[in-house]
Amino acid sequence: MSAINLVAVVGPTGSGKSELGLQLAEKIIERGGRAEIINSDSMQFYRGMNIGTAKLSEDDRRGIKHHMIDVLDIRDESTAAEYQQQVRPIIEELQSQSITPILVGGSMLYIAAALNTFEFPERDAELRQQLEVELDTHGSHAMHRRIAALDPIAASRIDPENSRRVVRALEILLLTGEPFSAALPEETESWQPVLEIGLNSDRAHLVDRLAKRVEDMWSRGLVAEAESLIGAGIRKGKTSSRAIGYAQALAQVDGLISEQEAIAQTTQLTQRYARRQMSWFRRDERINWFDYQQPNLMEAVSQLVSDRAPHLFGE
RNA sequence: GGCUCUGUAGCUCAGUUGGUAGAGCGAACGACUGAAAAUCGUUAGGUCACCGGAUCGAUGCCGGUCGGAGCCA
Repeated sequence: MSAINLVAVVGPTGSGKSELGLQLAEKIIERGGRAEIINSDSMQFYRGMNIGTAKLSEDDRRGIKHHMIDVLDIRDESTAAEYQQQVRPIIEELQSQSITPILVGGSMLYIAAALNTFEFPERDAELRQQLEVELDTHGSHAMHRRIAALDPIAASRIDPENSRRVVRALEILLLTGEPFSAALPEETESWQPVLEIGLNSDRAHLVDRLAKRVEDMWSRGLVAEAESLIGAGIRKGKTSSRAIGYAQALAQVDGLISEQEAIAQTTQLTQRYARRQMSWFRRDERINWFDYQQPNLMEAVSQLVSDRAPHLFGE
């Protein structure tokens, strides 16, 4: 087995991934190595979205270089497939310079796209458009029957109600002429050996922490930030417009909901998001889990690195 | 003080012409391969405010108690 030269820090939102990533990078540097951070948070790609995405400011990065932050205009669409195309060259470039890349973020599919060996089947805007129309006129169940005729296995794995997945599966079937199910490997394979570090704690504690975090975002001016992004087109951004917190802040600006309601809704969505993140990450057996509350967290993580990838510490 | 309305799942509410109840949201869990901070699925929650009466049988009918809302005084 080849040596691990790639680290990823994952976990639900608000679990302290950014800070741990920094500490880990600092530790590697302290031991005479080099390390840089690569963002895997789909909303931190956007320039101008800072408070609501808990993006580290330049100062907060403590001199550690961060990649894939502020790389998109707020109107740009972001996709996991594009991310995969962009991140891998960065990872390989850093590795070629003996710099350890540390992926930090909680966007599940983006991390999977970077870390796992799968390729996204192609896509076609025109066909997609047609399928969206078909969805409106005939509904997802009829489309699901089309999938069943072409690829029974894929059909059995996709819920007929899940129109998002139905449309995409049909798009792939029509475009590639191959079963969608064939593209899905039985087991996830690592693209490269990777040391995955997961951060989480007991649910009740995280719930509490996230509620405070949302309050904090409001007191630090999320509403003003969101309002300032209107001119830049945040309402039109396919991806950015659905960022948790921003949609609610804008509704508050528009007078549709009160500040109290905006905060309550954002908190709820954040909690739900954290839950979905965990249900995704729990499946990844590579992840080494740590409780973010444990007092000697960095020591424990360092121990893991020493055990599994000692060369990163010059050991 | 009088009159009217009202009390059903954590929340907002349906409902049963009397045979012990549902939805949406929330919650827990799960799925997930080009919008993933998306999309979808499963499950668990109720002495139907409390006490009494009539009835084979009450959440539903009758009486009372307590709580809430409105109107009048």
